Amino acid sequence: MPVSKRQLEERQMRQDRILNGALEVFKTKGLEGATMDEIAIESGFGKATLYYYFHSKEEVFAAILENGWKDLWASLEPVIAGEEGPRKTFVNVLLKIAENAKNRPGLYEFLFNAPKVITFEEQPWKRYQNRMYGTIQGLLEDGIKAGEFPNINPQLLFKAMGGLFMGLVLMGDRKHPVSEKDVEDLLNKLIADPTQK
Amino acid sequence: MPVSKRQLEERQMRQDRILNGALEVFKTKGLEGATMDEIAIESGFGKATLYYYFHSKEEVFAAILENGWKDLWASLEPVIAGEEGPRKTFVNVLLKIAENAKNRPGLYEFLFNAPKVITFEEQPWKRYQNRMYGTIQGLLEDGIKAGEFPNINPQLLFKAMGGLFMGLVLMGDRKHPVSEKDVEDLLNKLIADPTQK
DNA sequence: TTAATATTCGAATGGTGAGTCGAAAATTAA
DNA sequence: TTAATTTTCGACTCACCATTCGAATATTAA
Repeated sequence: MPVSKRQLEERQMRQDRILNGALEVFKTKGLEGATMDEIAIESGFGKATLYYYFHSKEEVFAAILENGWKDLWASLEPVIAGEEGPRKTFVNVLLKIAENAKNRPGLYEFLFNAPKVITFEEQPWKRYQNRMYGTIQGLLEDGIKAGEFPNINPQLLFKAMGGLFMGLVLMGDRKHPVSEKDVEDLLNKLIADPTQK
Repeated sequence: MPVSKRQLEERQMRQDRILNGALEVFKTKGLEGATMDEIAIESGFGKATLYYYFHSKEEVFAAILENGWKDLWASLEPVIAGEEGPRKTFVNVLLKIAENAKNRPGLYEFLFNAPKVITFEEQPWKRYQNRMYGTIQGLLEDGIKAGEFPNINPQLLFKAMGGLFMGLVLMGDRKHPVSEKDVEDLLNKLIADPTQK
């Protein structure tokens, strides 16, 4: 194992390089369809080298998800900690996710779709995912209670918003990406704020 | 090849049986992860028999999508041909899809998610899919023009509604399935009809 | 009943791809 | 410079799986 800080960093960068290549391949081929040979070519290493950095194909796959969700959650924390009301916070959270997604569309498409395919138990990234969903769900509940949203069963509203947002931000059209403003406008137009009116 | 009508029908039923078994397997394992052995066991035939009815695993996979989209489209046609206004028709189309999905949740989850993974060109089922999406898009455009929807870029509204609906109907909780009424209420609450007011 | 046809399937075949090995090259430390 | 130590990778193994074979069984037709 490496010693100096630089060595550690370079090692990290090589891992990231592999992960990026792997993402490309997983995105189009899926977990089973992707081959380590392809990932090796895509990331510019020999196949055996991949195994120097990761134990298995599954580990590579999981690492992408783990990093992705962790970073996403980290970026959301300050937004959530902010002292705004539930409605505002809710919108801000979605906007922050959209911002992330805009920077790395491939990654986020993957983050939000891959889980469906996987059934492994106990994936560490699930913790972040659950935390995020839980938070959003909570914001909706609070917001409805506070009368800041239309009075809808929170469960339903959560599903609807989740889908809506996914559709908006991820079902893209590289050509016509959805701007933050679009997202904000649409949210406000669709979920009219009863207290404003 | 069979001769009598009964023979033809029985053959058809056996194919369907295989397709149903295959769906179970594909749903959890994906195209690559699924094995013909599993499909054979699941559907109650010997593996070699599968090849008597289909040429390849891909063909089985494609047949599920083809049948699914074709049937869905067939069930939508009368709704679309109906003489209601765009807004009403739009809602009816979504409700009809929801109805279908409720009857065969596994199939519809598959129909709407599998395509992402597949990149084959020229799949016949894509024709049905495109026709459906095109129609819905058209309804939204007409509806906006007629002032029956909030004035939003139709592209955006389409994405949003597509996602919302998918979230509602497919991201389920077997335990708390979303009722048609829920869907209808929600649609009406979120996309307020400006002409009603 | 017998011949033709349709259906079924277990056992081979062949290719593919995950993961390993052992040796080389590159880098760091002494 | 030399001796570790780290990194790289082509070639190999081996299990798995789609697909095919060839023979058996069942059904229909004469």
